[in-house]
Amino acid sequence: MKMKKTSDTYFRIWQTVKRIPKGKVTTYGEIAKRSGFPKQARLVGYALHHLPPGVNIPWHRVVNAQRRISFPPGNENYNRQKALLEREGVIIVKGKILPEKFIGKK
DNA sequence: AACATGACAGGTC
DNA sequence: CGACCTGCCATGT
Repeated sequence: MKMKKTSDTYFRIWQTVKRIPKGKVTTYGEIAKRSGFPKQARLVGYALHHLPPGVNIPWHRVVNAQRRISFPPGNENYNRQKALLEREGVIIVKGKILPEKFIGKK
């Protein structure tokens, strides 16, 4: 079966996101890098925006380089992601993810 | 084919 | 800490 509808680029990104350990978060840049696309963080964001239905992908474990949720505070998606993260034991103080739960630089 | 857009990153001021 | 600018790529019109 050749279901190549979606680009391999997104597929790879999704696979990478899938293997983020529970209780940890990482950045778009890291996902991009680990997927084989250094410096293409935007693609990760775009790929997640185009998430395939019916597939369980921990999109909530992906945040921006500033350790912040990439959604306007108060936004519905923001609250959803925050809830999912806290549910996994991730602590968020003043909108920032604690460094210990954060995978990436710094 | 050209142009605008986007769940970003990194650097400068 | 915030506002701006540049780089990078896939998508949609």
